[in-house]
Amino acid sequence: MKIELAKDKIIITNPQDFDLVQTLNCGQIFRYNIVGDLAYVYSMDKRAKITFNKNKIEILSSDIKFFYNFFDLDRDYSKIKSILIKDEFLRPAIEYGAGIRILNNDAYEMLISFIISANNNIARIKKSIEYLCAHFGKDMGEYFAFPTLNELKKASIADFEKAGLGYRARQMFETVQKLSADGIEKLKAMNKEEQFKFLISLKGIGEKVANCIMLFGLGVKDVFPVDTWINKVYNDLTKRKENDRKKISRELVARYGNLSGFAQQYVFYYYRENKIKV
DNA sequence: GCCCAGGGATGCG
DNA sequence: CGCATCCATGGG
Repeated sequence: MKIELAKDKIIITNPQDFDLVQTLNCGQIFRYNIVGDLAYVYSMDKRAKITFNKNKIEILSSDIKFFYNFFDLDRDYSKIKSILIKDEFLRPAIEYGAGIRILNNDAYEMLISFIISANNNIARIKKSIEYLCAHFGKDMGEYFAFPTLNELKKASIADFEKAGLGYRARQMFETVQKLSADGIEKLKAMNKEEQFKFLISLKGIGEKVANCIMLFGLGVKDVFPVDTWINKVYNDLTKRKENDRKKISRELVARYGNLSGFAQQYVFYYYRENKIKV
């Protein structure tokens, strides 16, 4: 895999550690679209236009440095996979999703997005987020930006209900009103334990959602979000009937350490994509 | 028409 | 702490 960074584009040739479709479809991002060999990817008010095929990925953006970091291009995924693949439970998942990368997305956007994700399905999560962008985000001409915190503070509970948030509308309203831009900046500077405590103190954020925000928005890799899929797979593979997700998460972090977040994405993508009931 | 979704809040012991 | 119950809504 070769990465060339120019002023307004990134060219990646022989991308054996980067499959764009896998990276976008593995459930870590809700704002993107793929049409044939062309994709658009969004983060806050930024957009990248990406053309791709088996041998080459070309990323275009007016903020190319942002997307270089966004796609985690400084990290050696071959090394990560070579370590994790020794684990028999992970091998098939890694072989299947070998091109997954963990994105470095915006912390605030992840916070809002994953509140919506709770007990919800991905298709509807995307719709709700699109609604919020279209109604409260800045019109960028060809697309709408993710609403800033101050923009989202103008939304009422009824607005969030119209966005399809259901019973999460009330939680979202309360959290948005409570949050401040300064609070988000402080969150970024906290250590792992402080971040977790702060996040779960907010309405609509429990252990799993907090872990997702930390993994996808705060660069914390030693977390293992346990959702219904991971819970199912865990029980199938270990032949147990454990439904204490907190306990499962603790056990998996102890097992995979700083590679937990990567392991989690490979497993989630593989089993969800194939709807495997082992 | 039914089951489920990248769970969380609340109340109870 | 652990556990049970409730929760809006629409995707498949």
